[in-house]
Amino acid sequence: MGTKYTSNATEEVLVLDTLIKVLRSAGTLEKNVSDWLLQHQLTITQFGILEALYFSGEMNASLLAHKVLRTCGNITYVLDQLSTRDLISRHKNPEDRREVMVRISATGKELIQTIFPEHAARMADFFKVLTRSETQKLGALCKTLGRQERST
Amino acid sequence: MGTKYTSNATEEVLVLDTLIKVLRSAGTLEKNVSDWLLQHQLTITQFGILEALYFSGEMNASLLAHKVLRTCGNITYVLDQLSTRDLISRHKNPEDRREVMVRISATGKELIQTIFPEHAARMADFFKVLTRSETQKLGALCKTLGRQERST
DNA sequence: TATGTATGTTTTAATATTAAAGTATTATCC
DNA sequence: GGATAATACTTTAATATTAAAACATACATA
Repeated sequence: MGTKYTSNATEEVLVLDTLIKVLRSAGTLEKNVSDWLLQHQLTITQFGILEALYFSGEMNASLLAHKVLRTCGNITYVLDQLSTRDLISRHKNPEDRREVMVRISATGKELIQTIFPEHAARMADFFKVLTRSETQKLGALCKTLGRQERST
Repeated sequence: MGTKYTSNATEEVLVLDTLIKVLRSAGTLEKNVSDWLLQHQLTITQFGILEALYFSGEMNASLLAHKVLRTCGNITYVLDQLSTRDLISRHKNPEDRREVMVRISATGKELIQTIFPEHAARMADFFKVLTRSETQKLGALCKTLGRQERST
């Protein structure tokens, strides 16, 4: 009894400290990937979309937006670009004509197949500072933490 | 013996899976903070800069750029905005006149003092899905992972 | 001490992203 | 079954961010 309303000051210090570390490690990773993607003329958002479509198959724009953490408006813009390069195609869903189903093209598949192995190798290299079990632990913790969607 | 050159295929699967979880959790966190900061007319970059200056004191623009993972050009732009709102001030470093030292103003301090407690409380709430030791573990793992700067 | 090179910041032009409003389609429900 | 609300996407206008070039200062060294 009495522990329910203890001051959470040290708790907050720990959390804020951890917050920064999470954001920084993710930021460093993103920067690493983005810089590397430059040579393939892809942004990380474009890459994320192609990746999602390649590995999870056709899906609608909203789901893509959710997967890559961008707004629907941005997805429309990015899909336009990918479309121009013939990396994806759009189709109205006949079941629900509000939905735009997005599909990776043959060209898009080729691109992913070409660059993905290097991406995987680079990331494996990046994660070499962690052991296998540390990597698993990190994934599990991030999964738990990230499971919460927007609060506002 | 023989374990040194095993295929790293499963290794890569684990890493890529973890990569996505790290990026997603950080992205969700950033979105949460950004959305909340809207009401104070601050971007997460502006907030990060004020935070750094408030807690670590005066520093030059390059270091700020490094702290918030943005380019120097972007920092110049953001400092202009913070300056317009009188939240920071710039001073040439007399020791090395190339450097621009940035200092948080009284108004800036007030702003941080006003909003930071809510930020801390919101983040503590966000991290409630993790125990204290899990949070510590997450921080340690991210710190190790993030210690690697750009490879290219 | 002149000169080339490195460092720190700003400028510029282009692109990425967003919030908000608009459009089209589907679902709800009196 | 027609009004109303909800959903999916696009458009628009504004802002954020970047890469690259330009600029300013300091450092090295011949």
